[in-house]
Amino acid sequence: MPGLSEIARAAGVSISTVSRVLNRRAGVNEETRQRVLSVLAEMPYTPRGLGALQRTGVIGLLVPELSNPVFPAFAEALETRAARLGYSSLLCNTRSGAPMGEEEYVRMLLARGVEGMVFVSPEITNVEVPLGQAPQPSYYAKLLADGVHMVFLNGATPALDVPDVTVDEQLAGYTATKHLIELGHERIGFVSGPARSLPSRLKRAGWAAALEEHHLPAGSDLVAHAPFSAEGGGQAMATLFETVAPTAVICSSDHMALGVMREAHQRGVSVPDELSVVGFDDIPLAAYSSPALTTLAQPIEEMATAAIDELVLRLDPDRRRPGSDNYTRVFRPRLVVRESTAPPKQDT
Amino acid sequence: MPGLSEIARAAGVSISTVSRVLNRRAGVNEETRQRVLSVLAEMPYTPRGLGALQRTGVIGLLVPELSNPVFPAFAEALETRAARLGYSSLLCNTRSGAPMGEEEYVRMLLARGVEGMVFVSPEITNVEVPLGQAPQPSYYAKLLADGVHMVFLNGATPALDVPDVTVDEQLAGYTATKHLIELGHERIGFVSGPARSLPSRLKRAGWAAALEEHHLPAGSDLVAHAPFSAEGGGQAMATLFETVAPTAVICSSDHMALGVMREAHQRGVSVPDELSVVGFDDIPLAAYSSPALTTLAQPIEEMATAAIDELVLRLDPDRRRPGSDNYTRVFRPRLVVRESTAPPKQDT
DNA sequence: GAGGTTGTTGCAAGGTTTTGCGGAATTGTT
DNA sequence: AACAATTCCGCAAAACCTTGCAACAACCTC
Repeated sequence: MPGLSEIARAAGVSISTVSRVLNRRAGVNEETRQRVLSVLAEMPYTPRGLGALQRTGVIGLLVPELSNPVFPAFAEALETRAARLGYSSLLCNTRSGAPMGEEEYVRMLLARGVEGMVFVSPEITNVEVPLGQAPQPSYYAKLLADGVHMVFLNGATPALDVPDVTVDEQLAGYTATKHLIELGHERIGFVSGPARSLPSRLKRAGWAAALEEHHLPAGSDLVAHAPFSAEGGGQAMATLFETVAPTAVICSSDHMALGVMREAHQRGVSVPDELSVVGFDDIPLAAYSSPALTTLAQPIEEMATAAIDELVLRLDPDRRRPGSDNYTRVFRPRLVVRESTAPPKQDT
Repeated sequence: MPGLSEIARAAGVSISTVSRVLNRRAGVNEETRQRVLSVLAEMPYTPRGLGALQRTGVIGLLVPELSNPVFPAFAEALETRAARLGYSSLLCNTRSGAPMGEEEYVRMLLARGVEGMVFVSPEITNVEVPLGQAPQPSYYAKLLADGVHMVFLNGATPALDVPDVTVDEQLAGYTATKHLIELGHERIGFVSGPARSLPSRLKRAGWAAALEEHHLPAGSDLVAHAPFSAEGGGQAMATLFETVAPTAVICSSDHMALGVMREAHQRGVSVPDELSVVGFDDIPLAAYSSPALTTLAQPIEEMATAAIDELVLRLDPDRRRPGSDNYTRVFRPRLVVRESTAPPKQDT
């Protein structure tokens, strides 16, 4: 919407100068250049050629990382659905290199003429982002005000009027724990992601609810926090082994669960005989570990489809339906029992 | 360089019509639209606003798929290195949806103002692409002629003057096979990717060379082709079990190797006691399977660094060094021995 | 078969961005 | 302190893209 003139006025220079800065032509003082650039960062400018070219048929997909295979799996499902609807996708790894945060990536995408975007497990999910690099709560709000179309996948926030698609994390935690309780376990640990991660908190709530329902302990000594990674899972499990030695654990992700199983293997603890493990996500490789991982499946395809469909609905003025904002869809996780869970050995 | 008017003249329509096509406005006949689009494909048009904005600081990364974890791993390494040099990356999954091939993706990226790109295992690697959707050999040549900066990663072709970074696939096949021979195996199979894949062919050559060196059989009955996936690996292994029943196999990728191990597990064949398995790539999860996978590591970080550095060198006129085209770097794969290989049981 | 309707295209006006040029400000030199 | 050189910026003209409008053609309807 804003043209060069807006930028120029805000920066206190002439249109010509802004144009020169944008085209990296010589003859602009460094100080002036910086001033213009900072204004440019505030009010995202897309060159008219592209800005007016509204229907680029390109959407952005923002994922927090690529090492946990859920994210590639989500990305692929999202891309496939988008392609079917005639959109091509640009994938961005928001934690790729330290220097570039989610926010800058979004600005870049906007400048590249992206029509809308899907945030997978966005920053906003982190209850307290470390100080300094915190995207202000206003950041997404600003985007929203700018008329950027977006959808959250597994990272809703009630404060914002953005459509979102999620799994019921709490139900997932509850179901996993219940499964273990029914097998006869009584000391059930939780290998959790970082404490600031909202999904991990929700899972913990479900875990605690199931345990309390059966009058089993749900103290914080049964919970070990670690980064989301296989290594993290291994470390957290190491802690639990040393302290409470649970007979079963649930994990924040399959990726962490793999680390847990490796740690058990290295300690000579047999899975599932001596330790039952439940993962989350049902990544494609979960069936290929040995023992094959019992896990709670996110319906990745369905969720991806729902997210893309909702986004496209908002993109395409023809298909836009009347005032159905505040769209939220919650999917139920599905328990997939494989080989990594079994009743506890009775010699406990 | 060419403006709308050029395109219009070439397509035999007015400027207005071209503008309408570009903006996907209604009111253009489908036939006319196609004509304009085909002209547009010939002379890639970048809207003035972006074409002039030459230094966008964005590069494109094209990977063939995301389900095999090597590709996310490469993508992450490439992104990290690019970010360190001040470039942000756009990742594209070229097989995401059927409708969009590698070529269209490249055009799209170019139109989005990408400065250069890295092709990971590009289409060109396929010796004979299925008829019809074949990117003409001239396709990359055309890009090259248009002055697009690119680098091939694991997919060189001597016909083109494009820098490339690869692992020595043949050496990988040789080393893996040699390792198994030294353990005492004599009937060594090869679970290969599709026959048209050049890397698989090279690995096979290395495999055959090692076997022949020790006067061991290397017939085509020991080779089973299947798609690059865990399922594919399982199927290929099933075939081998039924026919030659090897005591060891090497695989085209770790991903396939996981499928092989699963198939063995399901048949009650113990790895490594009754079947030794060697993978390729050393994906991050290779250490987390059980038994942990013996594999040939691609030095992913180093290769990614080399590829990005070479690309950036060509992008940045200041750093460009004199006439050092035809750059090629070959990395040696590294044997990582874990738990999936052992001497054959002597009851054979 | 005439008139109306719908769809497609070019023209020209209007708005936005680029760029050549001149003037002002700053710096260095004598 | 004055002059010259350089750098930097705004003005205005030119180039470019978008869009309303009208013309034309094809098709349908009566």
